Amino acid sequence: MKPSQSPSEEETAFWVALNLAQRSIYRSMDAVLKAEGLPPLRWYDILWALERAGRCGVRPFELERSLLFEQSNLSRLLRRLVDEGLAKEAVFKDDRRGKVLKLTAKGRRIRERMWKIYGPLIRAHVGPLDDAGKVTAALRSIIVGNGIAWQEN
Amino acid sequence: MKPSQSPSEEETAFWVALNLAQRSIYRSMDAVLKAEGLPPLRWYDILWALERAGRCGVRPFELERSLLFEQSNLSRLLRRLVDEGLAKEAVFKDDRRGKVLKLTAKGRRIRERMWKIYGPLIRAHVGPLDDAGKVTAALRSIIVGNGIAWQEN
DNA sequence: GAAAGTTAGATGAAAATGCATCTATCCAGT
DNA sequence: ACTGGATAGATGCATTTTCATCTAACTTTC
Repeated sequence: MKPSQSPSEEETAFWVALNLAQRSIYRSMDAVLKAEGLPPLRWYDILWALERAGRCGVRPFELERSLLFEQSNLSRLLRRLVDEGLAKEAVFKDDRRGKVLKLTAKGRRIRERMWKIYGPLIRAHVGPLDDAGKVTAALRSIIVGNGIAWQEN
Repeated sequence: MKPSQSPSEEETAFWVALNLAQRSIYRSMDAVLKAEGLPPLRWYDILWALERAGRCGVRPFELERSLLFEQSNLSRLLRRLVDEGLAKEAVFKDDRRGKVLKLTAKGRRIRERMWKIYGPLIRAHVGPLDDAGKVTAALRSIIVGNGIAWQEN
């Protein structure tokens, strides 16, 4: 374990910027969705993951890891999704502790409606980037370095 | 108002990465601070802002804007800081609705102790960036575009 | 200078989040 | 097959965050 070192001005500035940018964009997006009567942004991540998984479905613990949910938080969130008919769950045959979640038709419709709003918001907030590719690569290296799965697609 | 457009793959990837990176780093830093018996990361932002402001102090609504706090949340947070003796507050003479906050000696000590942990964590998580400057510039453009004040220093 | 509108900040109630713990299963070593 | 440990997920409880609203002070307009 090498000795702890202080960050450079540049590194600190980056970290501060990362936080401010994320927070401000996230909040304003979430506000727009709410104003449209749609579910909060965090639901979108789940719905989209379910949609990509298709008919095989997804295990909660996978979502927990790839989307960085708190386990207890995710557990309740998933129940709400099921209660509202956006997802359905089934016992996972190979491991009876677990379950599998799949998107319902309603869930798909809601996700699409969300994307109609969410997509353009991403473009609006992030679009002005001159070199998104390079920046993303930098962020991705952080993410991978933290052991988070990265969807190349 | 020009028509809403969908984001490119690249823009979306950037936004996803921004979220994951921020969340994962933030959580792990916060966990370390807690393990050391220190206040949560969000307090640091306030303490540091107070320290930079020096003896003139800071108005809560300024913190609200520059650090992106929810007003009601900040209000309670500040009371806790005062209760724990990390900050002291005074009525703001020129506008008797408002108040001014200043750091106490204890507050300064705590901030320093936090920085001993926090600084190296920034370095550890962010340090590996090859080109932090470029990335920061990109993020800063977003932040400024969202109307948030940016501390050049 | 009175009325109408704004802004700073506080606060009750609701919602979200996090923490600790629990149960049920699964897996590994013996 | 049995025991000890790990893992998936749920849930009670505490804390944090948000939402809506309130009060008091300031500002603007007429």
